[in-house]
This record gives sequence, structure tokens and C-alpha cells, in this order.
Amino acid sequence: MGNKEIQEQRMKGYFIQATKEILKGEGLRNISVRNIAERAGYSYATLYNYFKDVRDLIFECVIDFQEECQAFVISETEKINPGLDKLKAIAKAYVKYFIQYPGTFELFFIERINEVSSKQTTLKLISNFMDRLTKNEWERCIATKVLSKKEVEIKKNTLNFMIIGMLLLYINRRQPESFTDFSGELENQINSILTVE
Amino acid sequence: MGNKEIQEQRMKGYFIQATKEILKGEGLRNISVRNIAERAGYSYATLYNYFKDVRDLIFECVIDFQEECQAFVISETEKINPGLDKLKAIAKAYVKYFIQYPGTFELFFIERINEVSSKQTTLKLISNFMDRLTKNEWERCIATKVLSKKEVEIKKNTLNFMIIGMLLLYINRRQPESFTDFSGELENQINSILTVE
DNA sequence: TCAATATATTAACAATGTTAATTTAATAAA
DNA sequence: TTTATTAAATTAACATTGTTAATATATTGA
Repeated sequence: MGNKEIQEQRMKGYFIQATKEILKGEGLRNISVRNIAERAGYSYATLYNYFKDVRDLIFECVIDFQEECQAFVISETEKINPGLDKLKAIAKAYVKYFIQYPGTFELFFIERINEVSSKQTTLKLISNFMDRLTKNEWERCIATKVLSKKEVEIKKNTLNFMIIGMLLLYINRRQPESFTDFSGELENQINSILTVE
Repeated sequence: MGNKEIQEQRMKGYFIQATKEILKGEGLRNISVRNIAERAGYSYATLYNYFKDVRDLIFECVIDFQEECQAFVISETEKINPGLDKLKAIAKAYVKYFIQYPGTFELFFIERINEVSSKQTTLKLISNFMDRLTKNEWERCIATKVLSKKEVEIKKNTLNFMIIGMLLLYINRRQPESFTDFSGELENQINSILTVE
């Protein structure tokens, strides 16, 4: 990587860092080109030398947040025994991350994406995220005959959809009203999906 | 209702009608105050004589769309035998409506809501919608001992969350890429949640 | 018919994303 | 080292958004 590339990456990094800070703090609705640039210490127009548009910049944060979320999930679940219990723990940690930083949930699932197909990889990254986090544990469930391959295929998606639906309603529609209710329901749902008689 | 109220309701109706048309056609991102007003045949500022702001107007459409969706669901499922089968049919028709009019899904679940608590009733309306559509069938399942009260309590929510999650991913994240895949997965999910051995 | 009121429209503002024009900094050639 | 050329950053400007203020136009009641 030549000097030019290093410098360019560094500049992009400043803007990405600023964007991430705003997303984690004030959330998506408080973000603006001028806002980001000010925090990065540059003029708003400079941003356009490094990103096609502001959405491009915003979606570049996805990778970083996924890494952060993954690290969080791992650290929260490393002591749990493999298998169904670990699967449950991963699901809960995953939700916990988004509850702590609702801006990242908005970015991952709510923010409208450009029609351009250049974002295709980012889209894939988002939809496969939960799969990547849980892959090992599902495979273990199959290996230990706790679940069949077919069951896993279904339950994996049920869990994923259920979590995203719950988070959408809670973060975007304040339903249920209290976090206690939310947590209780989440527990119920996870247990219902991941409990085998 | 005096003349004043009739006229006021009529005026509101024009704007609501225009908003609904745009939502169903171009969707939420193509909506604007000037856009709505032009279609309603008034100046954009006139709108503010009848609605506090544009979000207020937009959320007034929720009731209408719910009625429309409910009518659609009923007409699509009236011939189905009561019980689990009907429950499945209702779920599918519900999804079908939102797939046909993605703008209404955006309105119901994605569009950011004002922080004002005046929208509280609308929020409740949205979160309880699926419950209202399926209430009778769930009760019948309990009455016919197909499901226990406890099972219903859980499955009702699983179904609701799963559907919203799936729709969010499909409408907002193009996942899965084809409608065929989406339909197949929906079928799988509904059957998995609503099938009792 | 004319004053008072209600209603609608145009003008204007602030905030947004984006691009054009301009200035400033870095680099290479003499 | 000085100067011409290129790259990078900034300011100015534009179009679009929601909203409010100022103005014009109907409507109503005496």
C-alpha cells in the first residue's frame, strides 16, 4: 500500500470514526454531513473526496460495528457450555448489544439503503451476521443429535426473524413499554424456540 | 357535527387521501409536504391548518390502511375452516398485503415516530393489529384444546415477531433476493410455528 | 354593502445533501 | 530555491425539505 492509499485510508477513518460516534451516541436521526465533518475536523465538502455520498459513509460503519458486536457476544458467552445454552446466550448478548446501541440496529436494519447494487455485499453481510455468530453452535447441536439438520434450518431463521421483529417493535415502536417486559418476553421466545423436549 | 366540523373533516380527508395514494404508489421516501398538497389540490401551507405537522398527517393514514388490510385478510380467508389452518391463512394474507403495498409496512413499522406521546394510541393500534386479526382463531384453538393458553401466549408473539422480522429483511434489505424464496421460507416458518404434533 | 373573521397562498427561513468555484497545500521541474 | 502543476480542502451556491410569517382572498354577519 503506497503513501497515497495509507493517507486516503486514514482520512476515511476519521470520517468513519466520527460517524460511528454519532451513531452510537445520538443515533441515526441526528446524523448529518456537516455534523460528521465537524466532528472529524474537516469541512463538509471534504467528505465527498473520500465517499460517494453520505450513505456510502454510513454503511461503511457496518463492518466495524459487526466486529464490535461479535467481540461483545464472544466475551459475554465464552464461559457458557456449548450447545443449546450457548445458543441462547449468544442470542441474548446479540440483542443486548443492539439495545445498548440502538443506532447500530437502525443502521443494520432500518436505514434505507441506496438502490445501487454496490451495497450488495454490505446487505449480505447484514443478513448473514446472526448466522456467522451462531454457526458453530448450530453445527454442534446437529453433531450431538440434539437437533436435526432440518430443525436447525428452520429454527435458525425463526430465531433470527423473531429477534429482529422484537427489536424493531421495541426500538422503533416502544412496544412493550418497559424494558423488563421486553426482557421477559425475549426470554420466553428464546426458550420456546430453543427448547427441545 | 356542525358545518365547521364537516368541512374540516372533508379537508383533512383530501390530504389523507393524497397521502395514502402516494404511500401506496411511490412509498414513503417519495412523500413530501408539497407533493401531498399538490395532489390534494391545495397549497402546501394549507396543510398546516389541518395537521400539526406532516408526520401527524402520515400517521392518520394508519387507521385507514388497517381497515383496508383487515378487509383484505377477511376476504382472503373467509372460506378457510376455523382453527390452525385459518390462522395460517390469516398470517399469509397479512404478509401478502404488506408485500403488495410496502409503503404501508414502512408506515406501520419503519417510519420514525414523533417523540410526542400523542401518537401513543397509534402505536398501540399498530402493535395490537395482528392480535386483533387473529384473536378469534387463537381462542378457538384454546377452546378446541389444540393449544394450551400458555402455548398460545408464546406462539402468538413468535408468529407476530417472525413475520415483522421477515418483512423487514425482505422489504428493507432485499433478503432473500427472490420472492419465491421469501414465500417458501414464510411457508416453512408459519408451518413450524403453527403445527402441533 | 361593508367590516370582521376565517381560510388559503405566496414569501421567507433554516436545515439538509450535493456540486461548482475558489483557495490553499503539496509536489515536481527548472 | 523558485516556480509551474497537481492534489486537496474550503467556501459559495443550489435544490429540496419542513415549517412559519406575511399577505391575499373568501366567507360571514351586521
